[in-house]
Amino acid sequence: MASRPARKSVSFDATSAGTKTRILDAAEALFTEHGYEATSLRQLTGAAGVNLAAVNYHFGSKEELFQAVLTRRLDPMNHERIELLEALEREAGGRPPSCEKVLFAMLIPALRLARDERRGGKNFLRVLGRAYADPSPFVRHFLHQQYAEMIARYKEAFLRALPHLSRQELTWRLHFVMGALSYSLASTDALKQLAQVTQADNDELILQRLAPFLVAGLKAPALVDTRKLELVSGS
Amino acid sequence: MASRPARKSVSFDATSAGTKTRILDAAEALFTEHGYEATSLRQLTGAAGVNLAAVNYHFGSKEELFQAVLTRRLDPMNHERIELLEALEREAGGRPPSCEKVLFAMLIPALRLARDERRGGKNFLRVLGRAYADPSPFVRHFLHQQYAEMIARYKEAFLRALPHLSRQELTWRLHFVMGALSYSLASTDALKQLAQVTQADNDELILQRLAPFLVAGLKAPALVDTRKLELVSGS
DNA sequence: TGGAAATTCAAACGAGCGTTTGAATTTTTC
DNA sequence: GAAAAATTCAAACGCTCGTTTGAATTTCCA
Repeated sequence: MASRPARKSVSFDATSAGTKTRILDAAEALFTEHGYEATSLRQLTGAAGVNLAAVNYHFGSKEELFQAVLTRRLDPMNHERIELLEALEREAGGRPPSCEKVLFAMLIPALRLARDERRGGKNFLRVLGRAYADPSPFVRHFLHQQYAEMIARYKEAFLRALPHLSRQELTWRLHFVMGALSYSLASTDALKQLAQVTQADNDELILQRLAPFLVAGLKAPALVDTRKLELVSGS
Repeated sequence: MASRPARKSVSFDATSAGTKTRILDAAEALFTEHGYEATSLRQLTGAAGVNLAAVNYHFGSKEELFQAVLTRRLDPMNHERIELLEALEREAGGRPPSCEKVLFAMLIPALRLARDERRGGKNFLRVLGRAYADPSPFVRHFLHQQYAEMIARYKEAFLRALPHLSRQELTWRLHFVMGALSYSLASTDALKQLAQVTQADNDELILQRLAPFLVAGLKAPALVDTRKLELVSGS
């Protein structure tokens, strides 16, 4: 029996890369369809056409496979987001780029990912959207790690573009932005059905509809009067 | 051995209600913390202080328990939403109520639920937020059933309040609204960490911050120019 | 081309799962 | 207060899970 290759020194030669990629692709599809917990390694390896033990050999465990599924797409996407933002800031000289432009820089890499079927397309975004709501500590820690830098950079950019918002207020609004985005992209067919969305709408159209909604929300004045809430609730 | 009581004719006498309620409370808490799939009936009945077989005796199966957990809170909340909307429309006579008022009527029952610890409080809203993203067919079908009427009524109300939006456009915006709402309320520490939100923020504050964001988004003009997207992405 | 390393494979392991069983117990009902 | 119904209980069933094993096979490289 051979020892498992050391964690980070695995060379991507043809065979192992073939097997690893087939596993990653099958995992992406099945995690989308059934969720992480509900997908067994037996279905997964069956769908990938590889031996059951291949997952543990190549990835170590099911958890590490899940992280690998996320990393493969998230890492390039968030790097692209940061690069776009930097390009925007270079272009603008010392002036802060507009809220719209910053938001678009954030959305476009997600859109590109959704468009590119060779990079996983819509499947992956649904896995990601689901992962946001996952309570497992390892998922939460992993996502935090993956997103921390990107979010921090964008928060600074938005703060400059929206000087009327406090840092705390903006933190919340970014929270809402990520919520609407992930929910839209992750939404299952059932929810689209619930919303009576026609199948003709693709992800590109979703983002084109999402953008004006989010821009308007980001630019909105800071706080609503509490008494308005009470007025209605008192009926 | 006794037969299981008929599904709908179960009388809520003191003992069975006590056991059923303890199971529901424990399920609500554990589904929040670990998710549906990752919560075993053995932890659940252990936490509730009841026998393992009690879940199957009182609810039939784990799936039916999950539905019961959701129904206990969702049913009153969505009825309250519909009643608030009807009160609003009666008040306004033939005139359509404003977008703000309709949105508040939708948010307030959720806020009340979050406030009322005796009705489950924040725990339940997190279960719900997670359920939105659940891929299981039975969860999706159940939620569709629970929400269909409420969503349909609000869609008509928003259509009248926002005449510049097509039905399809509004469908999407309601989708975004539900996304931002459920995501905010369901968010586990991961995203709160991500957004560096202080723990002092409670759910009431979330909704007060969410409302102006959503109102602005709902009122926004319809579609962004596609070329704007291309302009930035071409960098 | 031959030996070492990497990979694949069938099989099994132990554990935990949701559910069922039938007897013991409690509660209800007359 | 006894018969009946409802509920609780400990135990077990059958199954699937993620993981491990060690031999068989393939790939790599000197």
